[in-house]
Amino acid sequence: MDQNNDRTRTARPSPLHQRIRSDIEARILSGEWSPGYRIPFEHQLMVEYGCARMTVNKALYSLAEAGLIERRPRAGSFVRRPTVQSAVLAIPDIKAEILARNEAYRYELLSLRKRLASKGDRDLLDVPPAATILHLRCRHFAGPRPFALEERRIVVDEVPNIAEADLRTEPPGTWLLQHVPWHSAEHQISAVNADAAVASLLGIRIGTACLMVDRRTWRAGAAITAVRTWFPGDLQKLVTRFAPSSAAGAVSAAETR
Amino acid sequence: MDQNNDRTRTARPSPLHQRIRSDIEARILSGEWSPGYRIPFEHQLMVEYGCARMTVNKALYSLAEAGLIERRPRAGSFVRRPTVQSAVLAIPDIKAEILARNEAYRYELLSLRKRLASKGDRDLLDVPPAATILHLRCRHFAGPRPFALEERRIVVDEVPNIAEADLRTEPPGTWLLQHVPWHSAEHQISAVNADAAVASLLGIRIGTACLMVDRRTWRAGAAITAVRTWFPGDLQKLVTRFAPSSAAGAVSAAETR
DNA sequence: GGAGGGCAAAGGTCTATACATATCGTGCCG
DNA sequence: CGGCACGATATGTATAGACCTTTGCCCTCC
Repeated sequence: MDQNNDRTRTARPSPLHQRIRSDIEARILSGEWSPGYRIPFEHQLMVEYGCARMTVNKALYSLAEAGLIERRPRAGSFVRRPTVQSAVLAIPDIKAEILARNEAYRYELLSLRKRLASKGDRDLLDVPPAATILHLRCRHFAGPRPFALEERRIVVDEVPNIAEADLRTEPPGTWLLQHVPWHSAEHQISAVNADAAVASLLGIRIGTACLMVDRRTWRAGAAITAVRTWFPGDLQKLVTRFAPSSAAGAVSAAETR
Repeated sequence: MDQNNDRTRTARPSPLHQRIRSDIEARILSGEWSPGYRIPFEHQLMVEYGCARMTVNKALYSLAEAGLIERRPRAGSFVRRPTVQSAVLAIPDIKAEILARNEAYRYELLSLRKRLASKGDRDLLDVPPAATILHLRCRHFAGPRPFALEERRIVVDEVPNIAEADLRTEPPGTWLLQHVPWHSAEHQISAVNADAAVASLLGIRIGTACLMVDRRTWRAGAAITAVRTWFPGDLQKLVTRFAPSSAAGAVSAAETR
């Protein structure tokens, strides 16, 4: 019909399946098609856009993956009701983050011990008693100010070549991110008052609110590392933007301890 | 070849493109194929699985969307290096969340005003001076204890039928979630010390660390509502699990104020 | 009037094919 | 010897058709 259908001519006509997808998405997001609305059948859309069913299918499949619609054989595709406010949260490597802000980064190792897994380690990381744990604490500075305090346990058996890392000069998170390729993680974010030790190390007053992030990381089912990080509350904000187009269905939950 | 290829016989043979996808994903996650590795060409996989290229393409397209691989014409598909620790965070409706934990939920409206947008409102919500704002504060109780304190602005012009909601008995978040179908949002999570007002309303001591969540919500580019919620630090934890299979590429960032 | 069977419409998956597009090497030409 | 043009190759997108499963709903039978 229009020139967008003529792929040989226009500059970058943006894939048809993507155009279909965003057309429908726009109508859902604007509220024109509200939850429960049955969107046109694949066959109807295929006629409307003058394309093959596979193309329409790709668009709808993608919308279903994003959680905007629900597809039911024989019945059709329906606009879903949003359930929870979900958001994709990025918790980047601290070193990279500070450098990205054009601030001077400095790293300081406070303590480092290698030992057999304690009871606490086993509960936290689900490792056998014979596992070797590298336990360390360190600080990250942005310019002159302490930016974060970190306490970390690393399961040496899962990451044997950690021995090659010089943890006196290189942050363990950065090293792990670069040398342990892919993993799944669990985060817990909470607010705590700084106790004497934390306050002194972060250069803040006792009782100052801190953002505390606990992260556990697994690869192929085996725990690699557990880390607890404290940020002075006024220094760090976790920011996140969410649009249904980009994020997938959430598999998470909020809990109280 | 095997019975999985014979779709007419087996119980639920799981789509072929999905099997291909998880085969490859497993090899990436296990580290067998580490970052930079060039995975087999579509043509090779198509021979290996004895299927059409479109089927392989669907699997690889999906892996690329999830951010596990990067595809380059002529060059091939490569395992990506993970960049940031991203996580899908769910921030559910407070009422639903408390009820889901089998605790008694109670809602209390503290104040409610309707007025023209102030300078602060305009900066926050990007609305014209003539916009009408509903400004309210309320508390959420889990059992006998205050669970959260909420301060909210609603752009009445965008949600005219908010007038139908009885905000003296119904939490505005719950109402909005049910009546304003789809939207995008921005979250900021930080830790603050409770000031006198917050502490008194949450029944905690002044200075107690609180998790503060700021959320702004848009629909079709127009701001709907902005809300700031305080949780006593020991009552609320944001928990999130992340596996590369489920989450999409993050579009977020961490910032300092 | 209710229960069950069967039909057909809709999505789910896959094939075989086609052409577009991006880019890496190679080889030609200045 | 260096730079540029071109072709080979891998991905990107789309088509038209096929067959399957699922399931809403009608129609029949009890």
